[in-house]
Amino acid sequence: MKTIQIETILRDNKLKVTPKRTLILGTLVSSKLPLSVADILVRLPQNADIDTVTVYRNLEAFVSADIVKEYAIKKGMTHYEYKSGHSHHHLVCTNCNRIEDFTICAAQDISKKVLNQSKCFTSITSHNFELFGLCKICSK
Amino acid sequence: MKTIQIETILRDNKLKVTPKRTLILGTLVSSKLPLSVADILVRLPQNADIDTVTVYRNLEAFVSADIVKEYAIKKGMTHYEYKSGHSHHHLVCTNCNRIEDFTICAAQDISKKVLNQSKCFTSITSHNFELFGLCKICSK
DNA sequence: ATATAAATGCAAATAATTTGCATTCGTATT
DNA sequence: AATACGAATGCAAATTATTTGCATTTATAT
Repeated sequence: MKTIQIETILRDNKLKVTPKRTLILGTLVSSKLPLSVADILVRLPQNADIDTVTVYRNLEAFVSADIVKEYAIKKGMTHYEYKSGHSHHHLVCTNCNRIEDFTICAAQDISKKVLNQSKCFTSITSHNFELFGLCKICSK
Repeated sequence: MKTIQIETILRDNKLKVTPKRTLILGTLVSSKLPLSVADILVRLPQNADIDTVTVYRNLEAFVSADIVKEYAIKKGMTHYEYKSGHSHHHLVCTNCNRIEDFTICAAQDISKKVLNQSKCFTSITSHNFELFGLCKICSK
């Protein structure tokens, strides 16, 4: 995706446009998978010279602006994914952490039923759904 | 639950029976909610004198023995829950972290469909499913 | 009774993330 | 175009969760 398009996303979401912020969001937008902070640092252009703290603070800003979603896929490390139009879930290899997307989900129906039965909740606003298994390489 | 019953669980799962291990598992068994390590330490009898490391190492043993499940419910902290017979999922309040259990789940069906469509996975062995919303108290 | 492997505690090491503060930069407004 | 203000950034240090090393104690099979 072009830099200008990334800048448009930032402006549309009332986030100040800076070169580093643009690079960080660009990294997320062009990734098909959720990325950890370490992943992002590796994928940033080598001459970008962006501090780890800057990555954390920008991710926080993106999450607050609701353009990036946080996942606790792996114990002890948060992953971040750009919220593109099409919602999907993740199938994760328990051995190598490879991720494949899928779109089937029954959370809407289930949410309604659960809310009807619930004693102490008045609304359900979101859900997490992840499948775990073994990929072809790791199942050998 | 009685101490003797906890010890039976340990023996049945080929885990050495020690007083501290029994107390730690007992804390999990008697909790209706997933607990963090900090939660466990607080709930342990005040005279138990159990080191944090001991809690971590026992949780690791329980998870390996498949009698306790790990959750990444909250960013940056792992929660642990005793695997009792009835499987269930969690409805979590995004404001106060209150948890309510529910049992409806479509993961079996969905797993089959996803596996059929998958390009690079050969098996699906488990899933996570959590709903988030607001409880009565927090929605005011 | 005892040998052996596992459990425990303490201290220190890691790893992920956050905070404080000084400096720089983006942008709305002259 | 100049400028002022708040937001963005970097560096260092602090926090928090978790893990590791090693010496000592303990559970359990023989």
